Amino acid sequence: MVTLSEVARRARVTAATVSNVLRNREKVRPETAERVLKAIAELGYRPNLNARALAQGRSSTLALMLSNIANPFYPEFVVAAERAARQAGYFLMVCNTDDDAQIGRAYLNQIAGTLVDGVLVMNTDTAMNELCIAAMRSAPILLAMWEHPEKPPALPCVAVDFAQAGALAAQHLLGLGHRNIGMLIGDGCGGLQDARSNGFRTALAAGGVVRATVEMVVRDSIDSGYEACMTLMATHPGLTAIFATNDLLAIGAIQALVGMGHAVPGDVSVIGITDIALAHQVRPALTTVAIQTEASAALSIRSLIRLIDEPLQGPSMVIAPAPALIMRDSTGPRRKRNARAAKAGA
Amino acid sequence: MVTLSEVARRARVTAATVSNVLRNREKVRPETAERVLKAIAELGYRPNLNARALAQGRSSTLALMLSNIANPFYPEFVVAAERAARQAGYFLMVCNTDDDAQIGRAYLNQIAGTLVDGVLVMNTDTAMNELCIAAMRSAPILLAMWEHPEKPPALPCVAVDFAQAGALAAQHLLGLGHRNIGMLIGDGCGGLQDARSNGFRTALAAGGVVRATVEMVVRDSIDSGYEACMTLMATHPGLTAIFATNDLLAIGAIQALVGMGHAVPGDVSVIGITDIALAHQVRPALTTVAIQTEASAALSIRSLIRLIDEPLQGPSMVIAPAPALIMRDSTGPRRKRNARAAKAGA
DNA sequence: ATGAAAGCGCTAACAC
DNA sequence: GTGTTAGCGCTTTCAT
Repeated sequence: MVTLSEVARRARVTAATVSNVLRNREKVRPETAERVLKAIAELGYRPNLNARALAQGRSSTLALMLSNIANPFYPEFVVAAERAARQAGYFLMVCNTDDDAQIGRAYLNQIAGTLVDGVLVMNTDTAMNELCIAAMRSAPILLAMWEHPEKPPALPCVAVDFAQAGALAAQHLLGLGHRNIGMLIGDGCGGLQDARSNGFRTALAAGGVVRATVEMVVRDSIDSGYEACMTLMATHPGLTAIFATNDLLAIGAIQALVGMGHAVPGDVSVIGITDIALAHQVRPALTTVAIQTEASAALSIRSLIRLIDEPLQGPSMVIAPAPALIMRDSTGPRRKRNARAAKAGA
Repeated sequence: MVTLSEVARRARVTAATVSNVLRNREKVRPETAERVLKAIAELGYRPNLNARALAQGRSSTLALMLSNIANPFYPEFVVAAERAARQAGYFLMVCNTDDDAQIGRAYLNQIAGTLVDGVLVMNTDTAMNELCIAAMRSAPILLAMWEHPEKPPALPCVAVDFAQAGALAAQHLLGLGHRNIGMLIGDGCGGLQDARSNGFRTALAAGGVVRATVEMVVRDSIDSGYEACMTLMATHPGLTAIFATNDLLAIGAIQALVGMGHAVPGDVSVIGITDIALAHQVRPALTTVAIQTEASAALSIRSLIRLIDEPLQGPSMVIAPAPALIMRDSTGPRRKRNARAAKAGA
């Protein structure tokens, strides 16, 4: 490995000068700089980032902790986060906890403040939250995609107004005439997605529908959305619409409905939340409430970096861009014959 | 930040002893060790991984470079790779190059040998290949998911027998009686997926079918699979089966077929390669050739670590577990009426 | 079994 | 402008 001092020797300067050339190009005479640059090129020198990190006390690396990158939502977030990090001069280390708190804990203990300058954490449950608070001593931690803007956590966070997302979904369904609605509530990876379902319920009530016909809590996946929807339709055949707290569930629901011979949206409408890429790739394309994943990821990274640059005690919350309804092909007006069926089923 | 020497002072020993406690627990007297452990706990000491990396000359971190983690295949690979790395005592840093050679280059230059002890690279095109070879000077590089076992690259690699995968797909379709077959060939993220298509063609010929009725090269995504399949069916209405070099294309093809009113597999069979999670989640569930992603990822990580432990000059190739046909619901026997249509279309 | 000391490769004051 | 000098926090001989 070629070191700074080897470069220095060859350029007939001292290590400090080489270091200066590498950063504040101001304080070194052009000719000298050129000599140094030449030596660097000839030797194929590349700075040792570990040494630099040690000397500077900062590694220019960020960590992103998430529960399971196999969930299609995360990769989309990761892409945007990595891009934002890179543009700000940081590396991004993605830590997959495999839904295992022990692993999350191990990562946090090991890397916070030593390998990385800050950590972005997604989907914290209460246990994870404690760990994060403890880890704050070592390095800035920021919660991304916080689901409860109305109750800020004890840590800095970027919140998404999921209640609003739920409300938009409800208003859309109500506007289409649906009154007999089933809900699929995901358990996320850090607790129930209840901000979304609460927002939905509230808007439903505001629209004159006392409550959803039926609610079901399920694991966050296409498969469980499928299973759950089968159950829902078996027990409540009159449903004319299904709201799922996330797109995976909604996609599973569509498949179940189609599989059972129901037309979507002819017989039953389906709406989700998130707008993952898959949402526009399935047929019928999924109507959903987009939560601006990319913007949120970039905002989270920027906020974390700000936190690193100017440490700030205590919590602070920034709200991500508002959710927006994306109308596609899985929702449509309630049909007459379903109206009757709905009565029967309710 | 609590340092080693603070711990040492409190435990009334020297830094070396603390360090010894932290690794070779052998050479330190139990009572001393206990005192040290106590001090560590009381102070909440956590080793600075950068300092350790600098002193040891190794960071216990691996990098995984991939072109675009938004492609659903990668997250599945990443999960397995991260798990294998963690179990071997390594961190995994996922580097998303965003399909941009410049970014790949920058990553390689910056991290190889300084931040990470080794790099796993996926989907190298020739340009990337050159970069990797150059980077080998700094740290071991290993190509994962190499598509051409018959021509080993100039770097160590873990190869997957994709030709065999293509052959399995061909044999399956032939066995079902299909003779009028369309091919969708993905352009991957580092060149055509031609090992797969060649394997398919060869097996087709061996089965007495001179060649596929029609071939199309397309970008690697559900959307382009959809578009391409529309075109294919418009120009060759007699096709009774479609082979896609990867599952995304196959899934898009199914959607197109269903959208056009063809039954799958009743009228047209569809088969892919890879067996991503989505393959069993779509309807009809996709018949595909599984390439043992998890095993391959774990094998790649282990091989890379071996390369780090005992550096080895020159290329070396290890073959991942063989592909296997996964029969699901998107393929079925050729139907009579299609046989006629096939004649017409051929 | 423990301590002393050197050094990993780089940065950052401060002199000159 | 450039050199000198100290570290950053840890590991690792080598003495003791």
